[in-house]
Formats: sequence, structure tokens, C-alpha cells
Amino acid sequence: MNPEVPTNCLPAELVSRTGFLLGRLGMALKTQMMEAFEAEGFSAYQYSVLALLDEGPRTAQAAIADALQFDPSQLVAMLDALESRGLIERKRDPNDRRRQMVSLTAAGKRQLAAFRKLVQRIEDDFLEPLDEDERRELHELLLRVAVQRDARYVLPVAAKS
Amino acid sequence: MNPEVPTNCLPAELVSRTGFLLGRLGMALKTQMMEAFEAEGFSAYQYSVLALLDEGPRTAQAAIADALQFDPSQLVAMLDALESRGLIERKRDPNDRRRQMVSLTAAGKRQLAAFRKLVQRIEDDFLEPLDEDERRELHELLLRVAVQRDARYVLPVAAKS
DNA sequence: TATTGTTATACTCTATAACTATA
DNA sequence: TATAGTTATAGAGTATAACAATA
Repeated sequence: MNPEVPTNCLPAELVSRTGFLLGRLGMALKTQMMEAFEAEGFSAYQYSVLALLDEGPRTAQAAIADALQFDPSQLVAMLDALESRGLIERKRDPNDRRRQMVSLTAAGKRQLAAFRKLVQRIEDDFLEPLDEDERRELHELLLRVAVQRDARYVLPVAAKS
Repeated sequence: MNPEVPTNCLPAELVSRTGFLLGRLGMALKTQMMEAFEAEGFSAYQYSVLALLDEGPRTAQAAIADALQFDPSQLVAMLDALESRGLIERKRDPNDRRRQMVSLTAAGKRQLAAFRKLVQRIEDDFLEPLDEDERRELHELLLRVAVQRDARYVLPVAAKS
């Protein structure tokens, strides 16, 4: 027998399809992220929320759901969890008491910094076979595909300073 | 107002993460594939099965589940559907009547050819913003990441003759 | 009456466990 | 007793629909 050579290889036809790889890898990475966050008592979605709020508070929960393409009803539980840990703050809009204004707290900023390290660690591990240039190349290619599909993926022109 | 500029852009932090793009795009493409197959009365998983069997019949269902990383119990329904349409054939192994030998029929080969066109069409549409060289580059980068994670993604050295 | 956030319900998908027949 | 395939069950995750407060 030859234990080095896997007997149950994937069909070459599938492996040679970019779409198949994209689907499988995307799913694998997502799963890995979810598990890592869960192991620390959080959810990966909560990271997205904090990252969004770091760009400024939102005047309504619906704005968050809209930007991240989350279901408004499933957002409630996420915000509840974040609020009970003191990472975000919900305040009723005095002009329209139906709306909740959501903002990041100081503790939330600190947690976000920790999340960044976690995400970076997983991503580095995942992209390990690629050097820095190749990672940039991969990112650029994916970003162009993403922007084509949804204009909301455009990066702000002057992100820095 | 300025309807061209989306007010609910994704946070730059997320868009600048390769992992985020990979996860989102992978999911989006998978969903698109699933819907396209479903619209024709099939499932995208069935394409994987046919592609695998095109490389040769399998001596047991478990080998298929193993190669494609499907749950054996969920594979049953897939094979049932394929068999009832005459696309595959199941034969009991006379030496071990517990095993089912699974092979592609002539009709199955024809259906596989049709599936290939469908998949190619969706993939072309998805990768539209990239030219041929860039698509090759993207595929090569993804493949290297995939192989690192799971050796079964290795493409056979001499795939063609 | 319409909208915001919330809660409750239903549905899909997957993963686990039990079952049958063969060995 | 163990294994291959099958069927049944349970659980997570997601989407839909009803609800209460405010406009």
C-alpha cells in the first residue's frame, strides 16, 4: 500500500474549477472563523457589527442590518449580547422614539482590537502558502469580482488620513 | 440626494480582509450554483457525483461520500434521484452483497456534459471582471491554499494522456 | 395607516442515531 | 460482532410572520 497517496482524491474536474475552490475555501474559512469566535464566547457576526460601528455610530438598527445584509430580527440578539457585555450602547432617538441609536463603547473598541488580532491570526494561517505579494494579488482579484457583483464593496477612495 | 453613492457601504475594515471577501464570494457563488441547478430540477451536489463517477465507477457508495466529503446518509437521496432518472446505475457487489457498485450510464454522461455548460456559464458570469490570465492566476492561488489545507486537492500529475 | 424594533413561528438543512441486510 | 447502506429523528440555523410601540 501507499499511505502517502490519498486514494479518495477529489475529481480533477472539480479541482480545476475556480468556482468549486472558491465555494469550498470560502465555506472552510467561514467555519473556522465561526468556531474561533465561538470558542471565545462570541460570534463572528459580532465582529462585523463592531467593525461597522467603529466607522461611526448608526442612527437606527435597520442601518446596521442593511449595511451588513443581516436579517433585522436576527440582529436583535446580536446587539443584545453586545450590549449586555457593555460593548455597544443603544439609545432611543428623542426625535423618533422608535429608532435605536447604536454606538461603540470604549470597552467595545478594546474588544474590537482583540477581534482584529484573532481574525488576522486565522487569516494568516489560512493563507500561509502565499507570500505577501500573492496575498495582495488574491485580495485585488477577489475585490474586483466583489465590486462587480455589489457596488457596496467599493473601498472609500481616501480611507486613510 | 445622490442615488449613485450607496449610503450603506460595507465597513472598509471588512472589505480589506481577504478572508471576508473569500467567505462572502464563496457563499454567493455557491448559492447561485444551487439555484441554477434547482431551476433545472437538479442539485449542484449531483453534478459533483457525476463528475466523480466520470473518472471511473466506484466499488461502494462510501467511497463517493468519502471523496466528496458528503454525509453517507445524505448521499443516498442523491443517488436515488440520479438512479431514478437513469443517470447512474447501482449494482450489488456479488462478492459482498452489502456493497453497491455505482457507475455512470450513457445518459449520465450526456447529462454531465450539459451540467458542464451550466457551470461554465455561471462561473464565466461570476468572474466576468477578470480576463483569462487573471482567472488562471486566481485559480492557481486558490489551489495552492486548498492543497495546503487538504492534500486531496492535488491535481493528478498527468491528467491528460 | 406605516414604520421600528422585537418576539414567535415555521421551515430547511445538516448531523446523529437507530435499523436492516449482509458478512 | 462489525460493516454498508438506509431510514428516522433531533438540532441548529435561517427565514417568515405576527406583535407592540411610536409616528
